[in-house]
Amino acid sequence: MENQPSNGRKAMEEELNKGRDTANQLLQILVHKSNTRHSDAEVEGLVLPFAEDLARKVLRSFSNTLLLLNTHTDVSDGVVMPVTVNDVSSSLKCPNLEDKDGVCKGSINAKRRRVSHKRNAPTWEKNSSHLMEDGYIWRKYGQKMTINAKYLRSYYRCTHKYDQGCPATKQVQRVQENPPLYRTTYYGHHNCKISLSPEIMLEPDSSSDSSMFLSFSTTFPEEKYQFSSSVFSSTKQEPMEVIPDECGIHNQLPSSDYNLLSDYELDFNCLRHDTMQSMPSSTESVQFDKVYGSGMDFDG
DNA sequence: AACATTTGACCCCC
DNA sequence: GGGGGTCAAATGTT
Repeated sequence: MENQPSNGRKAMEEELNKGRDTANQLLQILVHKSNTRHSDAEVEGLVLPFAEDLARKVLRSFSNTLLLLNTHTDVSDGVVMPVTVNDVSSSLKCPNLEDKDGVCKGSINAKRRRVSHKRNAPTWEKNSSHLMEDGYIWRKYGQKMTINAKYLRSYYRCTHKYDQGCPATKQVQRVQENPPLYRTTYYGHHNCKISLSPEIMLEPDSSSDSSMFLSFSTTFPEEKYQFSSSVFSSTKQEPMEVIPDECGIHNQLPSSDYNLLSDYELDFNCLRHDTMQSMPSSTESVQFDKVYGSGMDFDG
């Protein structure tokens, strides 16, 4: 029991190994490509799609691993409760939007009937020295000055809260001025299907039989995901905003989305755009100590 | 016109 | 009663 790898750990190891192998394949392709002379058309038509597919698989491994981390209360205790696509889709029917009276809080009938999230445990938390895209489309629904904070806290919900009942929310709190430090706290899990780029959602190939937890967009449409510094916009053309009092500075980000871009997404985008932008700073950290399992305990 | 953000007010829980 | 989270009308942007 003690030194025996838990199921969760094993699953993560498998994912990482898978990712490593796929990355090796990708490397071989790239090396081979550089050592041979192909026409541009050949490269475009054969190598790139394959390379892209491999890169996606690498990303998928990373995302699965991270999600495994996110969905286990304690990685070491062997409790494995992955949130599969089927699992989440089964709760799509306004799962967390209905209060005890059965009133969907997203409806107009639910005026002033609110359920606070503040007593729910955060799903996970991330600190970063900058505000970045995390691949999801968020909509800001409020901001507030809190007692123990020097800066405004911004509240975001998934843009598909009402059309798909996605319960995911996040709070962005600037915690430090110099150097700038932001804490993004995520609540709930996405059960929406189109928050990420629709093209590759829930790709079935996945090189594995296992449940696909999350599929990251690796095909950012240029018109939607433009490079801006080291970040991307995941929302409609929005003004580069400045959060009043909170981060009116360096974050040239759409206000709805100055969220945190997971490293793997950023890496891949750098790859895709063949533009080596600056990587996230080393001050970025993910805190998994606040992971509370996979339950959609939003309204519970 | 459609959609996103801002912001004051409301409401729940501690 | 106060703090925090959310709503929704007003406003801004494209």
